[in-house]
Amino acid sequence: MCNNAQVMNWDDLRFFLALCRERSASRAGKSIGVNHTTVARRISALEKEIGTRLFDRQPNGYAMTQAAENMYGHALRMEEQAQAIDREIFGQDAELTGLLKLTVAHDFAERVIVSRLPQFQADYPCIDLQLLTTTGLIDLAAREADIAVRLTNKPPEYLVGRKVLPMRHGIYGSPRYLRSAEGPANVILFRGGDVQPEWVAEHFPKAVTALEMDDVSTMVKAVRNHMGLARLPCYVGDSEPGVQRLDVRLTPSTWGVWVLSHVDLRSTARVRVCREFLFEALEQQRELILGERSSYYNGA
Amino acid sequence: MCNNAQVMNWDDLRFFLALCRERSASRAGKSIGVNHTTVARRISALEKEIGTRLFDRQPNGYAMTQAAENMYGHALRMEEQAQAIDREIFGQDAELTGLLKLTVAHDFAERVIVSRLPQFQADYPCIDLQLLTTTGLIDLAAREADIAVRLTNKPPEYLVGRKVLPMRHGIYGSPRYLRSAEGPANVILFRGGDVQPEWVAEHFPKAVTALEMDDVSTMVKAVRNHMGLARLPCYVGDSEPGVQRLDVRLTPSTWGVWVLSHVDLRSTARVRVCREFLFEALEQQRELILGERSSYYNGA
DNA sequence: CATCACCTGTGCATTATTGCACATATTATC
DNA sequence: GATAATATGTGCAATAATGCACAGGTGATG
Repeated sequence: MCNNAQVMNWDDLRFFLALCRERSASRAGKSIGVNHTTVARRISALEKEIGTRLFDRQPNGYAMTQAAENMYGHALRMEEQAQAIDREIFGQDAELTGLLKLTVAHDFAERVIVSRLPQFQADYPCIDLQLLTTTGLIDLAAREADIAVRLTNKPPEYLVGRKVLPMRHGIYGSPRYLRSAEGPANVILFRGGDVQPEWVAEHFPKAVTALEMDDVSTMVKAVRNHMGLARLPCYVGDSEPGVQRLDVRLTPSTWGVWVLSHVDLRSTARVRVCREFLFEALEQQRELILGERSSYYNGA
Repeated sequence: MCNNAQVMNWDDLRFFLALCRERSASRAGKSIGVNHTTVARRISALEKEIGTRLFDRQPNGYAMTQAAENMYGHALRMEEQAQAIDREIFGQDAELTGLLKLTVAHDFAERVIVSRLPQFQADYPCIDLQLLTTTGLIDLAAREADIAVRLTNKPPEYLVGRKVLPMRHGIYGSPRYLRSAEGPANVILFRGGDVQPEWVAEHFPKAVTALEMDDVSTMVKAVRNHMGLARLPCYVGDSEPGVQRLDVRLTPSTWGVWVLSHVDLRSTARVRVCREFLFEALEQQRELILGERSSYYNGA
């Protein structure tokens, strides 16, 4: 059978998707790792081939036409299949060589994980480990990363893994702040909390909010700079010089430290050894994570 | 967000599919319209990029590996989406220009349709009509053809269209055979019928099977060459010189002449005008198709 | 208003891809 | 056994695709 049906270049659809998402040839090019002029040319070629304009060119980017809108869902489903193929291939890989991508929240990476990586490298010299600590979303289905260390109370259902350790928090302040404090306490809160957090209501009912922040690494810096008290993960507070913990009881967090990967990659040798390595590394940091070696403020 | 996930060239998957189907680079190349060396190179490139062998090379072709088997379904689903995009684009085309592919069984094309096409060309000079009369399967979902004239009793559910006329059959023989016939009749049957057809049982119970064939065009040639009687569509028997019809009653066929196209193409201007043209062309040939101008054998 | 950051698009040199001609091997046919 | 048909694969020239440098435009900021 001879199939002479008209065919477009399927790879142009990859460019099409990137442009739909980014709405600019420049950003799309960065997204998929090509020059922006290549994006523009591939889209023009696609438009010419199918005889339909897909984007309106504007000074600040590209706007999808209705034809592009109609195509988008189909292209997206092609991508899903391409990603499934990727995972299929990678998932059967029994080699302890090649690229492996690990994503960890940056503050956890800095304080808990990075010090363990030289050991992983020594154990598996042929694995090219890439550590991704961006604060943005990482898509494991798209294999932007192969393993994630996540601090969460509920991991996504499409990932498999386990909770290695629970997270523990403490109230931390600088010794100088704690010595000089009089009157209502200054508290440093996580941004987005409209209501007063439980720990404030229970232990510091008269507190004044000094600062709201959205990142624990910057919060601990503010604590260290005598701005007030903050509820922090123990791995943060106990690894920061110039900060001490208060001996107050807190309701334990439901959050935990999870090691996760995509179910399709469970047979990949690299993923397996890295996962096991992480289990052990986290266990070795158990006391830090659980706050069992906190330095408590004792009034001096 | 920067997406640095590993990417393969999606278009290579088109080559992959062709090779899975054809099992030879030569045939796959013909199938998708490229040189066989291009197929081989693209597959080698894909294998290199994903680090997995997909095919075993053999003297008479390529054999899929397990990895290729695992990929096949995903690639097939990508193709379905690409085809849907194709129909999406084509389906919105309001122009009376460009390519239009019409598929008709070859004997019906020769006897009923071809004589009408000059008129279509005069009416729509900018439409590039391609007539496909291959006896193989034509996939309208893949836009191997845009319109089909089909002789059937039950068209596929994914196509839309209408039955323009019923099919009518007659019993035909050559005048010479009919004049000289003595004793049991020789009958020429359609291949595959284990049991005696109804028309034979009813009108020629003592008949001898002279020949079994699988194509009405060759059957009518055998009839013309005095080999016996055959039940033929009227448009075949009545358009063949040297053949006459017997005046015997037959159970009317449930088959009909259908004009069909894919539902996605209902808005395409070219498809619409061609469909309407076919309705009219078939109506103009009504007497031929319904056997209303048969030349009956009268004993002379 | 000037500057900067970001955008799209053009031209050119470099790199990658493709078709063609050819070689070799295998199988089927006479 | 000779021939024809079909297969995979290599080398080379022609063609296509790509990145880079540059140009011009727009909007935000100081």
